[in-house]
Amino acid sequence: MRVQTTREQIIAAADQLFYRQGFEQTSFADIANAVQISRGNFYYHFKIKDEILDAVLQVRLANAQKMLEQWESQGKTPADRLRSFIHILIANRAKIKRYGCPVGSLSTELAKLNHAAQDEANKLFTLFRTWLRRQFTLLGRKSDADQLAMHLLARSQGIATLANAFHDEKFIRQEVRRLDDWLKALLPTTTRKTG
Amino acid sequence: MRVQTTREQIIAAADQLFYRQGFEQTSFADIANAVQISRGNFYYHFKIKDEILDAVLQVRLANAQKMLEQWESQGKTPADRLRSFIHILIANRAKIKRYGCPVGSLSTELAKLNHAAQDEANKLFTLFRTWLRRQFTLLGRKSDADQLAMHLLARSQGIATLANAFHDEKFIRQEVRRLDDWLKALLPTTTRKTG
DNA sequence: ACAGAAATAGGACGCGTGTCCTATTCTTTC
DNA sequence: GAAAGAATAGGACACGCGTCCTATTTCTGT
Repeated sequence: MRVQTTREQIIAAADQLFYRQGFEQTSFADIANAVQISRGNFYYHFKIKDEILDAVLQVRLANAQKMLEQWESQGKTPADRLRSFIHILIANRAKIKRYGCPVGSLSTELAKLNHAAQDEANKLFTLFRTWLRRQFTLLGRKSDADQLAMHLLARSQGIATLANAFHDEKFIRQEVRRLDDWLKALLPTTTRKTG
Repeated sequence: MRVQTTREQIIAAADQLFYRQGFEQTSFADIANAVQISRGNFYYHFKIKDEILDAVLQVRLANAQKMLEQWESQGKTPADRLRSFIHILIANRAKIKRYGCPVGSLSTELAKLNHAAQDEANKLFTLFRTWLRRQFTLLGRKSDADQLAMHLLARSQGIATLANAFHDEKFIRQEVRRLDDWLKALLPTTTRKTG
């Protein structure tokens, strides 16, 4: 069984804390305490705070990439894959209700801080955007694939923000149903017989 | 001509700074500096930071209320009024691109801080939600008026978040067009002749 | 004009922060 | 098993923060 290195533990703890408390609100002491190491040891691994943020972003990017690849290989049709995306809202509904969207809330925070890592954080959005665009293109929506991708991203963001504000999981289900319907209406109506 | 009191100046400056930098990231010194007063004077008006946050929230609530009442009296039909709501995205597009939605980004931040004023901040959402619900009810959508109100709120939030992340004003216009279409499709098709 | 209140200025304090440093312990390598 | 380097501990530092205090100036009512 693979043992996590201290560095990996730090990144994992920071990942969690950044999500739950935000980046600025999370101190070195918080992270060190979560991993049960001294601040001195922490400093050995990460000299400045931006380094740990960057490391967290790289991990998140890698994980998102992995997830997208999995959806890509598992979903038989682009519609199936788009449904995979839509339904992470359901899968993560409890966390979203409590902490919002990990991508969106960090992006919002870094924008307000005018932080140098803004662009890096937004690569997460771009990753999803590109992947969604490809799915819509495969659906035959060549001309407006990017618009549809952005639309779906925005819908997801809004759902997360409001579910968080109102502490309402039911709203997530409600809106996912709407997204499912929206996607269904978008699918090309095959004139060919299916039977 | 009405002269702003120091207290009002402080609140106005704090309002701006909270929007641009976030609440936590804005210090007493920042606000005092913006109004060109000493920290001691600031303290005379607001003892603790939560007080200034609360004052800003009250002002924002009052302003929002005023705006909604204006839309209510100016818009002839509920559809007109809903369009007024949708088109603030256009009117505020430059600020949204730079700083996101003032309601949503504060709500997101306070949620992460687990701040006591969370509920007060969310009253802004509720204000809009209630108003939108009434408009949809007047449109004849009695049973799903609240769902539609929440849906429209969420769409707006998502648009603001992504426009901010991607620094893209054009996306706002794109999505507003979609919202206009969505609203049009929602309107009851009158069987009565109009001519 | 003057007393009392309101408003303003500016410094003091304690705390938590990111950062940095040095000493000690553990692990690897020959 | 000793030397070398990696890893860990824990304290020191300067800074900015929210908060608080006291002195001074300005305003107000009679």
